[in-house]
Amino acid sequence: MADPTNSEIAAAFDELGDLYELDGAIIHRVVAYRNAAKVVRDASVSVAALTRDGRVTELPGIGATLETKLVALVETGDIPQAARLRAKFPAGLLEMTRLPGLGPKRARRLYEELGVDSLQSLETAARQQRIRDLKGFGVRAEENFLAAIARANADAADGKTGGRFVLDRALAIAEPLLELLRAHPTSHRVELAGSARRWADSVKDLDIIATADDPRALAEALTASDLVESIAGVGDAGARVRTHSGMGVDLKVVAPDQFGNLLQHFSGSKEHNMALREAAVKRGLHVSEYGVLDDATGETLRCATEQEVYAELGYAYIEPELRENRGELRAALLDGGSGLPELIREEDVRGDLHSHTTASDGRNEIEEMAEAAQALGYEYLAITDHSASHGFGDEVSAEQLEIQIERIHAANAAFPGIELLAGSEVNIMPDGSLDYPDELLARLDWVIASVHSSFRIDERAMTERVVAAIEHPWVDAIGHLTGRKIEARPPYAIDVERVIEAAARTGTMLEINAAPDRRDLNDVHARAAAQAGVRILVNSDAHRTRTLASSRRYGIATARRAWLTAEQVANTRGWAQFAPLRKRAGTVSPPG
DNA sequence: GCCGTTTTCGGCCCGACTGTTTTCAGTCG
Repeated sequence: MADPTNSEIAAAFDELGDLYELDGAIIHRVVAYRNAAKVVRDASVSVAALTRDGRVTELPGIGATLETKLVALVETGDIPQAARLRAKFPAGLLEMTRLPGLGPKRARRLYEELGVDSLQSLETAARQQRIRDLKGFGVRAEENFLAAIARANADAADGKTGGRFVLDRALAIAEPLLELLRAHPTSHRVELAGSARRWADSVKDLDIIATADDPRALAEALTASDLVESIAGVGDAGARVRTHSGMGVDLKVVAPDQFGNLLQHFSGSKEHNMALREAAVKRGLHVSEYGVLDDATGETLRCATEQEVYAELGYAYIEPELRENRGELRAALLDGGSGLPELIREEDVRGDLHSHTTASDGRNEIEEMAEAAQALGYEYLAITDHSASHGFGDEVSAEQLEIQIERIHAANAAFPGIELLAGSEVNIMPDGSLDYPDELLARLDWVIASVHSSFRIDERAMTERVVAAIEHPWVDAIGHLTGRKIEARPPYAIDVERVIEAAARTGTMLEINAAPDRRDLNDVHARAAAQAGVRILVNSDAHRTRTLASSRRYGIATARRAWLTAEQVANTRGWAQFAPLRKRAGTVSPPG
């Protein structure tokens, strides 16, 4: 049997946590499963393989008991306790607990006292007014259940999954709103909070924290924006609105001396804040959005800035991108610790190694892309159109590539300020071969290889396919390794750990594709790759001049979430330093 | 069920909101 993937293991832990919760287990046990699910989901290595090696308890949050369950899952495909509890509680019960406002305690009572075991029977019971007679339930409960079921059905009919927005769409809403609020005469400080501030892949809604002389006036300014479709509430504390694109926006106007506490609290992540607070409690300090309560003095310290919040708790300032409880608290301890990295910034980027032109599916000519790159101050730009098997009418035959090489070299001569690399984004075929002859690949200045077809082959085959490309002497880098499209398409099955090992061994670079719906490598993989010594690239994959600039910040955000410094990203180097890092630079050219 | 610069046992973040309550449990973020 094939090993379960990390996401399958995580799903099994989440399910078991839910089942234990229904079964009435103490909440800390349930939380332990949910925490373990998250650790597994974020792990950069195969948890099944770690389990086989007897090393899985090295992961934080996995102890002896969970190890036993993992062994069962890996060896038999299921966890016995989960099978037992599934027999005890109908599947519909878990579905019921996903309704907002209905949790495990009350779902279980509905099941035991009324026999309600699905959304359908819940709806029926509510309509028949049988729920209101239960102790602790009332008429309102029936109304709320019916409304929640109706909303869930409507969302399902609309094809809404989680209602999450890819970050670029979210920022396209957030940025004009921030501008509007900052320009308002009554406002002083206006900051984006929440997962958008942490540059997460996607966000559910927007949180904005502000201070103002006239809070209500600022709140009303938000509600008056023409982006706003409806107003859920407005007052002295702020406003809650929904935009025409369906994005919820929550503005909180707070006292200036608590701005730091509230911004820190609402920036999250939940995991970061929980770990922060837990550590604080051990020192007699209690952190909330309103301040830091000191047991010793009984005083609550209010902080106007986040820097003060972290300093009060004994930490250096932690950049929002790092606040995921992935070791940042330990690193930020002011007394000792290894220290936080100096994170890469957008302005560190000196070149781009992945771009398209009209030769394949891009919208601009070589010269237009060169001008756009120069405008960004770049020293080099690789033109990497798709290769011979790309299809969709966007393929570039070997003969066409020969012409394209000439055109790029001619353009290079015409643009003395920038190095234009004749490159290609070569398809990695299902068998691991490339779709140009080696002699042609050898004549290029740069080759990035990517998977664009046959996504559904199994993990072993996909891994061997990509490793074969990594071992190819003319492949300088691998593009968008996992093929994911955020909120649209899951990554394909591939053993990233083995890919990283092969890339480190051969000196092949791995790309963080900066397209906002890709960001692939993701943060966890990029961090693991850099730690293994792999050189990382942040590439736009631009298909037009505009995205050469506009995508970059999403790639940099992923690099920062991966704890990367400028040093660890190869294209922060000038051309003279970058050129010899290409794999081909150290390779003897084959004859011919 | 995990974990250890007060612990190998006894802790395990903090507050808001809701609906059903006469002081709180459940749920959520």
